[in-house]
Amino acid sequence: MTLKLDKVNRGPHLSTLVASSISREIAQGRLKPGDQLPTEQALATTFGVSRNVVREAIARLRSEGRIWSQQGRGAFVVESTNPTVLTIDYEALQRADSFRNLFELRGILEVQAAALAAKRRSETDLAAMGDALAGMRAAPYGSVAWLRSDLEFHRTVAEATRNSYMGQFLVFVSERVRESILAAGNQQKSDDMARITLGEHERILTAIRAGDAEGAQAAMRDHLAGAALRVGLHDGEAAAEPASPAQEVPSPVRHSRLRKAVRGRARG
Amino acid sequence: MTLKLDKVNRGPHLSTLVASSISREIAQGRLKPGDQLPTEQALATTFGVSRNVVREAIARLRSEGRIWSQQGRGAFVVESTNPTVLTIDYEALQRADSFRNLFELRGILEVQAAALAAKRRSETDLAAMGDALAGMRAAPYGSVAWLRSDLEFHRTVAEATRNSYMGQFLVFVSERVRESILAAGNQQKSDDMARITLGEHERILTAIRAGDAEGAQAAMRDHLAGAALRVGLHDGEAAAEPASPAQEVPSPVRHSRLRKAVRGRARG
DNA sequence: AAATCAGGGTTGTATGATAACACGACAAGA
DNA sequence: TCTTGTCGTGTTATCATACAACCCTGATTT
Repeated sequence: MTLKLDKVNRGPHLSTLVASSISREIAQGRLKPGDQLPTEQALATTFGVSRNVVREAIARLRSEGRIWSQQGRGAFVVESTNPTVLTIDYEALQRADSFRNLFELRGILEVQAAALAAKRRSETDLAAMGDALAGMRAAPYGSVAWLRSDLEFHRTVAEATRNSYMGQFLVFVSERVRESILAAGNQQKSDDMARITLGEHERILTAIRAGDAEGAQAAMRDHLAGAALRVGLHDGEAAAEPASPAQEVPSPVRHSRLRKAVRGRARG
Repeated sequence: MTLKLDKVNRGPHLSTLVASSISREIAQGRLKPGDQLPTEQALATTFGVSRNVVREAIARLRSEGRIWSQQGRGAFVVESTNPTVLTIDYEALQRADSFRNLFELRGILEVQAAALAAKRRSETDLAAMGDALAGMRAAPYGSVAWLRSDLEFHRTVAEATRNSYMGQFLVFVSERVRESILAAGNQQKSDDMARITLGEHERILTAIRAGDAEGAQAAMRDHLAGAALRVGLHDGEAAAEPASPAQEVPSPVRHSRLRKAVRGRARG
């Protein structure tokens, strides 16, 4: 009975085809950066579709940053070929130093986000944070529900900054960090930890509620330091304080042989 | 009359606004994965735009992988797939508030990067920063060479943090900010500015060379505040202080009548 | 020479219509 | 009862046309 019947693979929309065609023209150099595209009407007739379809295709390319258009003038191929996406190599994260770096970056963002949140949070933000904390209290430490509430708390803080990019970046980084932690899968759980972690979160919320930016920063910093320990990262300083007095690394690229330094990351 | 200088307020297309709105609904959980979106007609009337605009918006969201649509059925929020790439919507950046947010994020990263760099920089880092500054001194303010040296300086600072992700993110964000500034193309240039900007950079380098984290932070903060002004962003606070007291937007779809809000865009 | 204005060309938006498709309801046939 | 065919409704996909806003250019006027 289980006929394969794979997905009604309906052909892509016309606008997609048109977008691909134009994209190909650009990729193959027939349309160079700075060049002006034919008019929408011209494209419509050459492709044999309506101007509407062409517009959807162009809207797409525009959102991808490949072309740029101005009313009354036309559409142009954008100059810079700078990457418009940022990716984090999953494998690289398995390396201890990479993980530590990402954790540090996350810390910076979280700490500053906490400060901003303390200044800009609304009542609904506070309520949402409270809810998230309640969720953590109700769930057993380390459970799925607990993790979700934890994540939710941090997400809410990010949202309270009223800066969408802050939220976007923070969620992105946090997700990568969390994945990596789960993949390593070495967490010891205890009731003490639940209590401690919860306490850290409560301090954060208290400071944010009070509008105390410095306090929120400090509380978040402490929280992350604690989290670092719980994850097996020594030196809570990852989030803030630097440590070594700038050891010299004279030559530029010198990361050879990192590999073995990694093997025993995680663990304790 | 001259005084073009109206913010970075380049008018985004209606489709961009609509796409952002829907995007926000999804991000904030009011539209959950698997949910069906309202019909195009319904969206058109609630947003107060034509169905065409809605379609362009949906086409974008579809190309971004956020929603999925099928003829005869409707459009649906795609099942949550952990994004493995981070993208910045090029068009959304044309909106002044988005730009300001990204600028703020950049500020946070730069300031913290300066602090880390002060603690971790090597001699070669310092030399590279010095070279970049020399390049700025040699080139006329605002020229291509000047901009390249400027970028190079900041890149070097990021590198001195010894945190590759910091560099990656910072470069990514800075590039977007820079592109947006160039696109707006409203900068006044003067010799004073060259001197001032150069001075700001020199202060940063001095502090980093001295290993003074707080000083580097402060210098970088000043620099960014100055840059914000030069770009037409009032309130250097973009890098630190908050602004509005978080207005509420409680109910889900309530964007009726975007129309008039848009009418008098651009121009002044 | 400079400012103003008119016109054409182009993108942005609105509107209505048609075709293709999904889905449920309902009735006819087994 | 179960299957099948048909139909009507709702939705997306596409088309076609019209108008508004805008840029650019060139002629006209000052």
